[in-house]
Amino acid sequence: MTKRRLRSTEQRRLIIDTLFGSGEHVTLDGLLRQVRAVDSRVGYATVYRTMKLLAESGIVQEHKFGDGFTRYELADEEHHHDHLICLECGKITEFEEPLIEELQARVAHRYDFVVQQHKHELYGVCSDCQKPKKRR
Amino acid sequence: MTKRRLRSTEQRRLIIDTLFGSGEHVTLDGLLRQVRAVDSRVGYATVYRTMKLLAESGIVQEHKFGDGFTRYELADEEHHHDHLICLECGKITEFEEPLIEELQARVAHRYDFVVQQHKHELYGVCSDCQKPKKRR
DNA sequence: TTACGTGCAAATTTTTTGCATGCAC
DNA sequence: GTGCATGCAAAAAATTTGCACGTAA
Repeated sequence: MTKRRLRSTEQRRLIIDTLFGSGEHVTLDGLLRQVRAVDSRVGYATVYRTMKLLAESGIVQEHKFGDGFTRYELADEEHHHDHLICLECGKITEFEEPLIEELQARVAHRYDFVVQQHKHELYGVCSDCQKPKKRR
Repeated sequence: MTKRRLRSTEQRRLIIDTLFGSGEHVTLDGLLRQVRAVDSRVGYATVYRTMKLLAESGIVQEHKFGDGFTRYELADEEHHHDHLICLECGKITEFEEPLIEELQARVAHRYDFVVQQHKHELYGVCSDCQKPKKRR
């Protein structure tokens, strides 16, 4: 049960700052690219390990939307949101629906299940990609 | 636009039969193991490609529950269900909740989004894993 | 016979890890 | 000074693919 002490390092600060500034739902590669724009000597593994730590701490959320990349976004304790993922253009839209959360809680209770986190994702075609028949 | 014709082969029949008989949410490895119990000469790639085809045809659903393996289950047009995933023992429980589907449809409509499929997963601790403090 | 399907192994792709060195505390 | 953090490159792990041979139709 050794308590590991985490250190504040230049890289970690940079990574976190970048995460705040970056668009949401960044991939590791995307994040690394942005981080390297500031300090080109940061390694992939550092970003990888930092995100892992942050995910474990609950500061960021990991998402696997099925395109083969793990994506990260800052967790928001206040407003939990879920996602609409456009299969055409890849755009990710967030939505909040308290009633769904409520029903979800009831489902969990029905199964005597303690929910720690959840994922609710709708995959389909966003409004932008519906009108134009030609695209891509 | 060449239409590719699919063939019924011994391997495919075996794989599909096995899928029907197997517990739900099998991994490729698990499926392959079961298939090989019947015919040990079936290759990984065959199962892989067959599942891919079936997924594209909408006959099976692919799931990535985050344990690093893609899992498959037969799609059920009638009753769409979602999942409770126990982070302790890995057990996967299914649930149906029409009201959530209904609300979900409203959310999609609100964003003018055409849903093709969705994923609603609750991660946490199942009833079996709650009582006993000692486990694993 | 004519493609499509199969098996094997190699190639890709993404995620993880070992280790020598660097740096925070 | 001590031990966590970093970078690099190598290792793992899972998924895809190329190719020669097999086989359904």
